[in-house]
Amino acid sequence: MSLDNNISKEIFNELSFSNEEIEIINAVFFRETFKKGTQLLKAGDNVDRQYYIIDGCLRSYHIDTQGREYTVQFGIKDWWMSDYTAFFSNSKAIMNIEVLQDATVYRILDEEKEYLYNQIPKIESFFRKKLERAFAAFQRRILSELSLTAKQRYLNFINSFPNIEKSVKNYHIASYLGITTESLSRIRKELSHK
Amino acid sequence: MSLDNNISKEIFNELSFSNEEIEIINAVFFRETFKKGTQLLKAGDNVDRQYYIIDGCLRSYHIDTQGREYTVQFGIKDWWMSDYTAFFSNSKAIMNIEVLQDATVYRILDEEKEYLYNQIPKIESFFRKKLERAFAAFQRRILSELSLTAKQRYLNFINSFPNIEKSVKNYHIASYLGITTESLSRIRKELSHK
DNA sequence: AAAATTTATTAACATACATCAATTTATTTA
DNA sequence: TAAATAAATTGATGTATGTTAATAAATTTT
Repeated sequence: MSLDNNISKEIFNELSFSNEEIEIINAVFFRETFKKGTQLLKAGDNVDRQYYIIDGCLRSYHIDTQGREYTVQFGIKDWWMSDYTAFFSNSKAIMNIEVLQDATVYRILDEEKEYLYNQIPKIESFFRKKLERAFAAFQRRILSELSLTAKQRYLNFINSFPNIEKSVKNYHIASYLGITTESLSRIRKELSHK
Repeated sequence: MSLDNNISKEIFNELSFSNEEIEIINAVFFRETFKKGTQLLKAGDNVDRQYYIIDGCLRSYHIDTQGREYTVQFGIKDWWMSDYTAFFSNSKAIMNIEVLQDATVYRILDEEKEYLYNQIPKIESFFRKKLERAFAAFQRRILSELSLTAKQRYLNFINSFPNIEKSVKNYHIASYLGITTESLSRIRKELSHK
């Protein structure tokens, strides 16, 4: 087969496609690489695309009126990244997305995603299931924000993202946990004593 | 037409179906009514069903090891209710679901939902879009837990659920906001002075 | 390698919210 | 309607985490 089916393999490893389907997939996904520090989305932008991460590390975060940052998500291999609050409602971004470690991603545009779902329904199923898992993860996160102390949330975090500490700064982690970098520092000190 | 298409109308109002499709829908959704106080799900149960709310009010909540309750979701008209953390992974419930106001729901079983999606792909699209909206709402909630004070979250809450205060107790709201009932009481007092 | 910059730590003090205990108000039951 | 129960409020005090400011450590740039 002469067609390039790398994309379909990288994103949909367990699914198999016809040549026509692979052509469609190749046409809607665009491979991009970004350097550490690149800003992929800024609050206020129109959100018309999503990124599927092949390699590297991204984060999405919100900046409040006082300039404080809140990390909503770290994006690593096989995760999707976008400002979902805006993406699903076609409004302006309230999130920022930045590259924490040099990244390779596949980008898909909003309008092409709906086209893709119509052309290849099993891809809609595939993403629906991914979304269900992400939804459940968010529900667990809400619960942990409601019920756990900062220390417990930090321990959960390093459990859930065992290798991420090399890619992200402590203040990124603090902003994900909803605490200050000083508080995280105290927690880390306390844990190192044990 | 002799077929009962109430269910399809109540749940999928904007979609239209063939007679065969309506038969399938009628076969997988089961209408139930529950009295206030009924426990629809207990932590530890197998989660094999979801509820679509036609009328009334439900809530899902988690109880931690110290017996404290955390409300993850209030369910009102046109919302789905389940323990999604368990539902999407076929594990035991960590949530409880209770009826706060006499409720009418449509129940669908896990296995029948996949069957339904296969038989009627546009229903999969329909639910996928609902899930996307719910996902975005959860993302906003995570953000508000990270960045807002209890008072601000309370104001957001009464804004988002303008009529819910009649259906739920203050301690339900407190457990949704992640604060104690005493703190909520103080916040309410402060707001009433203005 | 030195200098410059960014990130992490530490300390003193402030504050939002929790905890515990008592009391008042509202709702349900008899 | 009275009694019983559940829910909400209030006050005194405690604690986790925030704030501000200084310093130390790590990383990047020259």
